[in-house]
Amino acid sequence: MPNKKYLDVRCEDCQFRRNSLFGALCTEESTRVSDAKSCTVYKKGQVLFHEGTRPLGVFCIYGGKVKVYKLGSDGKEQIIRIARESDVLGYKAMISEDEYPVTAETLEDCTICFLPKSDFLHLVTDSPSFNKRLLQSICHELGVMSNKLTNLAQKSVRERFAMALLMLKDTYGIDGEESEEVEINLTREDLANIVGTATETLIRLLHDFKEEDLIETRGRKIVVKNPRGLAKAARL
Amino acid sequence: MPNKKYLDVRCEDCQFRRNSLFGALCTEESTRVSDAKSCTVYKKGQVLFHEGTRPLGVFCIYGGKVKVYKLGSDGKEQIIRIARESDVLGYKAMISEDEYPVTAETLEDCTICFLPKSDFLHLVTDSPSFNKRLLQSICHELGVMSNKLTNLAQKSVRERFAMALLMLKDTYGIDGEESEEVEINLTREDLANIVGTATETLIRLLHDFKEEDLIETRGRKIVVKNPRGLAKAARL
DNA sequence: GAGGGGCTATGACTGGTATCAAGGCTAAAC
DNA sequence: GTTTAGCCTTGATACCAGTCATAGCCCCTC
Repeated sequence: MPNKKYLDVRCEDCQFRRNSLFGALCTEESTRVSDAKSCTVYKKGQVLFHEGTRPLGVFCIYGGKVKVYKLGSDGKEQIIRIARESDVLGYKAMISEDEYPVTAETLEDCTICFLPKSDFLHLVTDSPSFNKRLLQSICHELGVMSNKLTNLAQKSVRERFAMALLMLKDTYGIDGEESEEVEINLTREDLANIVGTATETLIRLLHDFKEEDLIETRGRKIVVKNPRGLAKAARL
Repeated sequence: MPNKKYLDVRCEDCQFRRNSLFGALCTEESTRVSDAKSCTVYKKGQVLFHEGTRPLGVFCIYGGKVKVYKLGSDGKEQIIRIARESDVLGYKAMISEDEYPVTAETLEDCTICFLPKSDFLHLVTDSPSFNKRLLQSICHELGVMSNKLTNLAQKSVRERFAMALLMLKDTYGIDGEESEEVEINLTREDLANIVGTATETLIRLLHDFKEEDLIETRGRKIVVKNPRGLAKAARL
């Protein structure tokens, strides 16, 4: 109810549109998407889609953070990314006609638009500019993945944690603005599942970084105080 | 000189075409690609493209194996994949207009076709069926990457090595044929760089797997004797 | 066939991380 | 105001895996 106003936002007026995949749409296409989409408020902890299910459409985040993770054989979550405003989720498996390889779950109350499968796919085939944007974005993402893979394989937990903090600083910061003080709001367990380590190990590193004046904690929240120091700790 | 005959193979007659990305081309498109491409024999250890350089075209493997790796901050290679006959390399960075995030290097003498950038990009924009095939392939690949990431983060070296052996069995086997006895021909160091571990550790595991009758070694070559046992060791 | 270089193998040692076990804090519920 | 549940934190311990050092092996060259 308090968020009801969001439900009326149309893509054409959406402040995030040009940053998102849908930035490549012309006015007419944007209007059609807007007519086809629906917008919903999700509670913290709700699942947008489940690993192993078939895609029915795509999700575009208007407000809030979403964790995208994969379950390992022993049930442990490996967080692949933290998605934020303007991010579009759930289209890759749709295009490749696979089951979802990952699960998407809200980390806080979220406002998220849903565009049905057929509308999205028509966009892919009928809008050359959208098609190009999509292709470029995905290809770029694959390069980023090679990087992540290499870091995970070769860097220590400490280094990976430093990297994760820098990444999260961006995710939790306001787009475009630098210097702003950013509070990262995640459970220790989620943090550990990003870095790929045990919760206890992560907490000990948190302690170390605090002593080294790289970060500051406010309750569960973490503030990056010294990004350059973190970059050094990550050997970047 | 002994391989000269390959140089004359045209895409239309290439036995790998329908398996490759180019399988989506119609006869006329295929002919145009064939006219534009050139075919070269590479010696073992030659580099097709270097991390950090700009793509000039795409490579399509007609014969031989190619390792695709990324260098970590301390210079250690992380092997992202082993490419084989019918695989197409080097197009993703081209599409996303990035520098190559990885290096591609032949593992043995190879026969490889090269298609210049502009010809490939025209295909992407002008052939809807090719465009679709490409998009699907890349989207699928990203799902596979999430999987790799999770395994790397959560599985032990022993489990990862078992998985790598199963994967390599496919890469070194003949497409479609099962049961065939497959020899994996890689240095211990390359194996370690696939698994993400130290060479010594890998050799010790090799020893263990041999004792457990999961594999057999012939000189440097490795033969998978018991795939189901390996799958169990990998907790798949 | 002697030498050398690169790859393979093994042993000893170390250290980074995971695991197990308590205990503490916070915030919401009763 | 007490209780409870869910996180967070800390300590002790074990072990997996990396590093260093050394030696064997194979193949190629001279």
